[in-house]
Amino acid sequence: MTTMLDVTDVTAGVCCTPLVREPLTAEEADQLATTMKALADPTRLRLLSIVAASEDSEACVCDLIEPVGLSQPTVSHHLKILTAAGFLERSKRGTWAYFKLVPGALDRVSQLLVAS
Amino acid sequence: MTTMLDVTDVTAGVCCTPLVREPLTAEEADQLATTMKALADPTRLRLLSIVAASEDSEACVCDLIEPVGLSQPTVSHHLKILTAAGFLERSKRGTWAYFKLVPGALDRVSQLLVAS
DNA sequence: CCCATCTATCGACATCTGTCAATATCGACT
DNA sequence: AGTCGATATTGACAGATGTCGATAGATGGG
Repeated sequence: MTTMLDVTDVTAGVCCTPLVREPLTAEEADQLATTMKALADPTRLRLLSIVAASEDSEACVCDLIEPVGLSQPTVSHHLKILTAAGFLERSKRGTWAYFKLVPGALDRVSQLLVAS
Repeated sequence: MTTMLDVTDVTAGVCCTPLVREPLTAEEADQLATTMKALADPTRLRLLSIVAASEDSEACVCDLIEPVGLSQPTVSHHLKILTAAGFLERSKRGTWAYFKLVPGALDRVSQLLVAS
């Protein structure tokens, strides 16, 4: 099993047999599972939703710590996982780190799950 | 954190603020994360895809063991998780247990992730 | 009734994961 | 250079997870 951090970016896009079309190979399943794991944590889902609801779909780390109520290192950790998975992109402005939704990343995952 | 088995069925449908519309509450995030966890394992994804690709979207446990290459108890364990999460439904015919896709379950999750 | 077969549960174990405190790093401003 | 504030990394630890072997339960056939 792959560990949480060596994630293949969802935008790589290779992993894209729609789940219900035909049996996934072990490799496709590993890849998709790693992407899904990034979404399978309540804190990360909240972070994503907060970022998404923010001005310009972007938020500073300092604005994310209080809403989720966890320590700064923990928040930083989750943001790293979401970034590695291709759901967020990081940009630094001054001392601050801003995280922004990667357009289409969630939609791409969404499409893999759909039946049609 | 909730454990893997006391899953609120995805068909319960309460948990349904689209992820990017507004910040999820802690409860909504927990619920959605639990659902996503069921999908965040390569074996379970393969099981779903195999069932989906089978005749009538249904397969017997005995037909699932060999394709995924794991022990029978392990396969049984994963099927239980997928069933508890509302993605599969179980029916017993004779000695055999058949698992079938719950129509719309994956689509419902898919919609939660979509941007629009 | 006993047996063979299919499936589920239990117990154990290695590994992964989420969390924090402590610390390092980086950037801006005196 | 020195300091301060924001963020990332490290190390440690409790708890969750995936896996298996052994075993229990159920079902149908002699």
